Amino acid sequence: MTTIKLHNTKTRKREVFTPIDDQNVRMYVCGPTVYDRAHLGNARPVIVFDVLNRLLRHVYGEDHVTYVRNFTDVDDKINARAAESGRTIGEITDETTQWFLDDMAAVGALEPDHMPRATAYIPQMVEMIEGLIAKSHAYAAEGHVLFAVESYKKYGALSGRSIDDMIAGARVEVAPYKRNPMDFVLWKPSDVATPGWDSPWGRGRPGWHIECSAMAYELLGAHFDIHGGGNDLMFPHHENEIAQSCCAHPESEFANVWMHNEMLQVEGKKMSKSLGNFFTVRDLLDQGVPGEVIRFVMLSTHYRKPMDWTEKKREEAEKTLEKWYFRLAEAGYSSDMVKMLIAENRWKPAEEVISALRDDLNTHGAITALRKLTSVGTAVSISEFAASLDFLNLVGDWDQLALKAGIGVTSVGDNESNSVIANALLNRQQAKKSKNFQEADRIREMLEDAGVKVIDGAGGTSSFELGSDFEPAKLDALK
RNA sequence: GGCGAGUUGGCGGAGUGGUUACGCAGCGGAUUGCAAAUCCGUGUACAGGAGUUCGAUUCUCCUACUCGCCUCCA
Repeated sequence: MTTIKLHNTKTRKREVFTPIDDQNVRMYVCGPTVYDRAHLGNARPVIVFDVLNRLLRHVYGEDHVTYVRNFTDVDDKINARAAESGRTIGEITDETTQWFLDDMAAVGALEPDHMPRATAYIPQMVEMIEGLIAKSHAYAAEGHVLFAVESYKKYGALSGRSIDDMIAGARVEVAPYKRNPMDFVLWKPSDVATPGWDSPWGRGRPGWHIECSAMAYELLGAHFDIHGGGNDLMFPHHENEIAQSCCAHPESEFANVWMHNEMLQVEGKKMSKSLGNFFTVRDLLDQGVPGEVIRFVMLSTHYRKPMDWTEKKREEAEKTLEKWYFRLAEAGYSSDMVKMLIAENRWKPAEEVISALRDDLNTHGAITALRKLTSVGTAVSISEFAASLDFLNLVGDWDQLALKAGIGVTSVGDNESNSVIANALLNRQQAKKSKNFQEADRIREMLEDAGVKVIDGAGGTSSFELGSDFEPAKLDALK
């Protein structure tokens, strides 16, 4: 039996993963609050758990995994954004949700099976809150409903804190209606200008945390396998989710395995607006950084280590992928060929790649395995290599391999540039033939200045590649 | 103050109780009119101290440093 090992935050150990029901492996990952473009850090958990999703499907079967990732579309940040922009909340959340889906698709993430929106689950949240009050785990006070942390003795177990410790360091909101300073809000009142729903406690809106508990329960049940998210959510978000869910459904244990990815940094520093190193996934894409490059860089660091996004890593990732695409292009890969190999049941990722991933999602190990496959270069390993790249979804378009490798102008579609370049190469070949190397080099330099790389092959032939810095206007000098 | 993660060769970054990845850069060589690309070769590093052990970079403890969370930022 193929085993997967995962590091469980709850036990702080790497454990053999055993599904509750191997016919339906269930995973919940905390999704974004939709009020703005996803920044690069938002992409990390999406990519990490996308790989886990793919691995689970590979091991347990495509139809035996249920992956849920929510959209939190009720939140005071959204309200603030609406107030300052004069737009409606619906406009903002709809637009941002679509942005998120587009950007995450660009970095190669499959859509989860369910992507519930919090506002569609308000009745379920109210019901859960009522249940918590009935069981004396929560209390209503001044239009608010609060969760009583002292009513759940395991509160703090996930993040390794005790209630007393936390109060000692107290940076919690002190409110007169709280019985304990750590008590957190399940429901809060809304004024006329703020979105609200009728409830037993008056018109109001849910607090943070409860939406995940309610949606996870609705879609995955009281007890499921994996719950994931960034480690900044460990406390208080996940701690509070556990408290709510376990108290609302005391017969269950909520999630068996908790997984947290480490944070992202940029050039060694925390990404922040004040440091000026803050950017979104869309910013990178717009700068011409391909989604596969972003994905590759993300996968090159283990998810439980801080991931440092640097210009150098971006460049190295680009180079490596170009090399790989070149190999695939050389071997004649295309979407038709992939279809054929799938039909012939010859589309299998390499065992070394899968076994690296089975070991707590060692994506870096998987990349190392890929490198080894390319260096061997036999017919067998190239197909395994290709299938492995596909498994990790590091190839965006199988019909654009040559182009992505920086070769093959023909697919760029600018015939005028092509003919100018071809003419220049012809002139250069003649210069080479007559031993006029000075002229030959001059032509090459001009081409390279325009972002066209010239490659001399055997037998006096020349080919060329268009670099990312290709500027057609500079070709005019060659006409 | 509390909690957690980490500290590996020039850089990035895995991993392991003994055989010491991999990538980039560097160096040497092959090839090439020159480049580029490619190929071959080349690097005993695991923060400091103590302990466990036949043996620790890998286990335990201590120290130093870095980073993150505790401010509804993944």
